[in-house]
Amino acid sequence: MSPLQQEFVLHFGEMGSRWGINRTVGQIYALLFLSSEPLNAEEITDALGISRSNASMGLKELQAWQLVRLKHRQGDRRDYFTTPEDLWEIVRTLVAERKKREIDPTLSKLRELELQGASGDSYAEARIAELRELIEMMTGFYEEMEQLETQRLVALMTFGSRIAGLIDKASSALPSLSKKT
Amino acid sequence: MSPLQQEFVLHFGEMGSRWGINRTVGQIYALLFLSSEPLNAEEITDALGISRSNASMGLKELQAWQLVRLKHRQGDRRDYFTTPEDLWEIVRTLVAERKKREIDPTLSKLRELELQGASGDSYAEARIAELRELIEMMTGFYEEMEQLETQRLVALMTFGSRIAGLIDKASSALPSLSKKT
DNA sequence: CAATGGTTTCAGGAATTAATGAAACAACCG
DNA sequence: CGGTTGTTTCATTAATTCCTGAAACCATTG
Repeated sequence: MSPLQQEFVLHFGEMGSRWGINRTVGQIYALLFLSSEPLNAEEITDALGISRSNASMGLKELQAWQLVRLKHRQGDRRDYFTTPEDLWEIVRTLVAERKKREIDPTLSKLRELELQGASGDSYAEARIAELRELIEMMTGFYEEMEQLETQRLVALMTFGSRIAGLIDKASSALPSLSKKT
Repeated sequence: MSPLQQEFVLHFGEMGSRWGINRTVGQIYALLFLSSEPLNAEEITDALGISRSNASMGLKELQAWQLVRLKHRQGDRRDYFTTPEDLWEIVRTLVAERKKREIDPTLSKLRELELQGASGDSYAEARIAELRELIEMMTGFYEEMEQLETQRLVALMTFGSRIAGLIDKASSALPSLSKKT
């Protein structure tokens, strides 16, 4: 590994714990991310100085996250791994997976709690309902954004807060969203 | 604790590890979230069946996250804790803190790596630059959204993907964003 | 200033999570 | 087949993170 790769890989390893993955998984991902060519498990093992089985586990987890892609070479039956070329695809995957792991279970739980009906604690009930509504609003918005082509997403982001003006104009027609409500 | 609170608290405890906090911190937060009145450390300790020092640590961490708020009662020098009433404020804090912990350090590292100059690995250099640009675009967008009043944010979210049309129209004037590029 | 009520720190133990090497497994090929 | 090459599983060990009780600390007040 070049010093550049080295430093990047170590950084991802350290950040791993904050991102909810372990050091090895972070390092494997970083290594693949910077490799122009797909790598096989042995190459990863050697580059990172980790055990073969640890690499295997890490790759399995990255596959569960859908963050790596499997390739095969002609006349070589080893698995080769890469990350998608397109960074936007990576972002989409990351966001989708984190939502699935960090938000969806809680949304289900909140709905379940609401279905259980009166508890005698109306403050708690109200707070739970409010939280559920907020999460629904945000996930609903996310699901719509997810559908947009990358190009439009980029346009939207580049547009920044000028978007507010657009919305103001467009929604002034809809009384439900106007200031007075 | 009512059964409702109990279940909510346990859920937050379990989710804690996925959210990058520990079980106790998740439980304390959940408890405060559902309490109409501020609670002091002892009440928390009792409700959750944890040690006094564990509660103290947890509260300290929640304060570092800016997720709890300190209150005082007349003639009582104990600290009382609450979560903000306004859920949007909570969301803003959460997003800001996660960005600070999970993204900013990496953005700095990427910039640092780029400054180090030629490494002989032009693929890696290109990928790092591309990643840095993407993160800058997203954090730039975030910083603009952060400035919007809640009301406008809600309008934007409610507007959903109809936003794409608005952007298309508005940006068709800017050649740099139009399809042809 | 000593007693009280409260909070924080810290070292050690408990629990959880990560990494390893060995063994089992699987697919291919001569 | 049986040997070769590659992958996965699993029990064990290592490392990390969490939690506790005891002690230190700090501010207030009688």
